[in-house]
Amino acid sequence: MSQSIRRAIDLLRRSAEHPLTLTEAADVLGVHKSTALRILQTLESARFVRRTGTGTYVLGSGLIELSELALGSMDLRQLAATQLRILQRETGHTVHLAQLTGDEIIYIDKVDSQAFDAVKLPSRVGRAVSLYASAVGKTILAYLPREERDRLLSHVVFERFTDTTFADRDRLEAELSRIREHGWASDNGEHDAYVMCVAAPIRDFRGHVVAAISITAIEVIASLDKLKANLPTLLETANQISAELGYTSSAAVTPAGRTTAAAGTGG
Amino acid sequence: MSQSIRRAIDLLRRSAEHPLTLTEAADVLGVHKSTALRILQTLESARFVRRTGTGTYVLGSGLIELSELALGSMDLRQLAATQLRILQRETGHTVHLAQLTGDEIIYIDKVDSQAFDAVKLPSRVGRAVSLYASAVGKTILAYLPREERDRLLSHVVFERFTDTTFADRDRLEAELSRIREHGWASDNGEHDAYVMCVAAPIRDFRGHVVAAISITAIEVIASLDKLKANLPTLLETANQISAELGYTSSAAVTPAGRTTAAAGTGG
DNA sequence: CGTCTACATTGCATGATGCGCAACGCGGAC
DNA sequence: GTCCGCGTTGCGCATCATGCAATGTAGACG
Repeated sequence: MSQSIRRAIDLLRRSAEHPLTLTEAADVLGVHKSTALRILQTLESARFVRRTGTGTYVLGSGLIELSELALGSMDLRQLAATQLRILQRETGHTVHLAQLTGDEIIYIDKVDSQAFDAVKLPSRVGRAVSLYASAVGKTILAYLPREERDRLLSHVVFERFTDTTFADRDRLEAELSRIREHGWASDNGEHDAYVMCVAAPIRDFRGHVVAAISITAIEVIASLDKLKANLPTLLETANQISAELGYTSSAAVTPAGRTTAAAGTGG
Repeated sequence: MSQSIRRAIDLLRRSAEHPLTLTEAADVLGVHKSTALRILQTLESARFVRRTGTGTYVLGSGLIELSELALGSMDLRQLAATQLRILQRETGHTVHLAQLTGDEIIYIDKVDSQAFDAVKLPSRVGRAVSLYASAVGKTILAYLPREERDRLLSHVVFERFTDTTFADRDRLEAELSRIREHGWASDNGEHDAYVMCVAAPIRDFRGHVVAAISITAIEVIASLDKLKANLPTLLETANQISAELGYTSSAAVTPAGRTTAAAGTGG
């Protein structure tokens, strides 16, 4: 593990939070100022950080560009963008799109509500979602093959964030089978007591659930019951996005009956 | 300039373009595989890259999260977000917001048109805009103080991208004064022959132009004249955003007459 | 107006750190 | 079953990043 790279990353993290002076940067790393300077100069040459007029360092456009490139290559995001925005307009609430990538589920898009609650939501594009204490997380978990779910949850230490958190594996599994019965999930303030969600799964052409969309509001704006009133719209949107991914409803019920793709893994 | 950090950045750039295998990574840097491995492992531990199922490396969520954090802290983006989306809906074309940050002008937001041309546009959030061959770039340049403009253009080597490019300083200055007269700028395929834009300036509370918005289309969708038909809407949106930044029209015409802020730099 | 302090920057000698090498492990192809 | 390409590990060496001390710079204060 390269020391200087790790230090560079630390500085990026810090400078994302607030502008860093050189002395601060050196203190944060516990190194000499000249060392911090050299790291920052290297980052600056790649436009990963930028010097402000006052001499402090902030995140630069090079990093932002890189990130947009990565997000842009996520097909699902492109494909769902319009639908998400329509859903936001129709429901009036904040809309999220979360995707399973590797060992984690991350938000890959977010359409803010015009209401004042938008800023209060802790979600952010690129951030990992709690697997077991969020509507999108539970939705994706619910439809994953058992072994895959085991793999994702193996590293997880359950934590009871609020009264309603499903904070152990058994209770979570019960919730997940309930989700499979209904075809949607809710989040009754399970991570943050005042944040309510309902979510629905997105399926790819094989019928596998690869993502989920949700609508979210803080409780003072809309109770969970009020959000549930939007379920038909939410489910319809999810189905439309699934359809664009090549999903046909027949694929789910009778996976063996697919015309193309031999496969058979599902058997 | 730290060698390993520079190498790490190179790998990030490459992995943003397409998934990297370890051997590729080593070849790209011209180093031994073990060296490349160590760098990638360090990046992976910060979730800047992620290993796919096939063992290749792609950009990770850690980087995306950082970038969103930086973008989120840009007040202007927050403030203008709603207006931009309304403008997109009303005009039907792709809308950009570009801001002067440091020595460059970068796109800080983009609202894609629903039309099929969206994907063909080369613009991307975080990317630097050509100063002299784009409507937003020229708009901001036009209203910058002379010395500031000199500073920005001092590093620039003019290049004639297309027939219509203003490819030397004199012709550019003439164009800029035309922009100041009209109060808006156009881009008649000056960077990419088939891309048309019109742009308008955004002013802060002091009356300084700090950003610009534009509407864009490829020529087969809308000619430059058709875009110009949207100028009233564009200018109105720009003014509304300026107003949210605290700009009052009196500030521009009689900068000395401001009630607050002693200043006097303009005198 | 001069001094002081706090901060950024440069050059250089030192050794910790990142490096290439070679050996090993592994899985897929033929 | 053997071969080949790829990823991984351990290790000794030299390089490259480091800390130090000196210098430069700008604002604060008397």
